[in-house]
Amino acid sequence: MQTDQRIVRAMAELLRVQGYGSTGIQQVARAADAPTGSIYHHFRGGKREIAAAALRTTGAAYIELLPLLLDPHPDLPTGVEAAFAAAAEDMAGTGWANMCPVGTVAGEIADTEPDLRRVAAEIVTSWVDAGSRYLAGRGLPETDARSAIYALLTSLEGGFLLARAQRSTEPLLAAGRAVAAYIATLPVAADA
Amino acid sequence: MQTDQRIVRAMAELLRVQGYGSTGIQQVARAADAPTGSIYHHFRGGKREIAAAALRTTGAAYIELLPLLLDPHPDLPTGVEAAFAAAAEDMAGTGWANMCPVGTVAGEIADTEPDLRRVAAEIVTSWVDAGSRYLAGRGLPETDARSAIYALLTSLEGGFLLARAQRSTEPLLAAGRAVAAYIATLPVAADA
DNA sequence: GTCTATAACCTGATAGAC
DNA sequence: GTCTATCAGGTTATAGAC
Repeated sequence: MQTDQRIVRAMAELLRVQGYGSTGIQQVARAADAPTGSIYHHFRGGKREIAAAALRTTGAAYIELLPLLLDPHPDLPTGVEAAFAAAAEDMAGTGWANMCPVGTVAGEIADTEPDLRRVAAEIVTSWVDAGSRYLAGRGLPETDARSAIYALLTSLEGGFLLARAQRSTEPLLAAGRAVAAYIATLPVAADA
Repeated sequence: MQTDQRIVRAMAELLRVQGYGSTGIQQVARAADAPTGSIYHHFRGGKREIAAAALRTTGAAYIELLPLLLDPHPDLPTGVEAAFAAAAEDMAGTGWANMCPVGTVAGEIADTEPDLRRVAAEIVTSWVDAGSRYLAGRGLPETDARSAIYALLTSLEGGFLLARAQRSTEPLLAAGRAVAAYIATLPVAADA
């Protein structure tokens, strides 16, 4: 793999686990098997620019999971519940590492790193847009689709947070049941 | 106010805004109007111990808000929706500062600071216990009450996260509607 | 383009005078 | 108990040899 790709990947992994403030450039360099100076050759913007690239690539990758996880299920509620259960299994199986660097980082830098906050906002907006398009395609009215994807995303990020703190699958499983039940109350969705 | 209380309060405020890794002891000292050395006189455990104390005090304060916010409303669903709307208003009015240091910190230290992770887990567990007791007192069956408080907490923490990233009330408002609709599907809850 | 060495500064923590 | 001065090691970022 190319050096700059290794750097971005290492940063994404470290952001996921320990956030932005606690992640050092030298730590990224070690994890990417690159010397310190080489990092600034590839990313003149330094730490911030690497973090922005890491968030963007993982953000783009994650939204593609939504159709992959929900398409196999005949109706949305059971699909959502299964997706949350799969996320819970993944977390338990990987030592409760967070699934999403955007979630780990967003809260911590929202007031102190305006550029990164804007990147996080773009990613979330892209998730909402793509997600509500998908849900509308499965039969939800447009405004309901938008509410539903927000409900799904907030529950998922909050579920990651509590599951990680408690080292338990229960928060994610309960959140999945709740989102599924909510979507089931929306028109047409019950068998969409 | 006593010096040690000022230190804990300053730490809580900084944790809320920028998380654990980015918060320095000297920064806490400045915010608390205390010299660096004085901090280690009051808290021999240093940064970790102060952060633990800050999380515990704010965690205890937050769970007391639940009855205050929900008691005035005749049924749970409208109460929940109003509480999320109030949280959204608060965030918008305070420049999108996070409402909850536990949320900002939990994700970032879960793998790197075992002691603090355990503190966060205790706090979440106390929230779940007190919250499900309250919801059971409002008429929900016990297992439903536990699911419902998890749904509420995950949606709230995730809502804070997305609202902060997007600087928008929409994530919290949508999350509130979803949790309210979910609780309305539970037995007895519709008019509890 | 890759890598070493280092600048300038900040970190958590401590020792010890007041 | 309060505060100053400082330690050893970390930080981001850069300059310049290879």
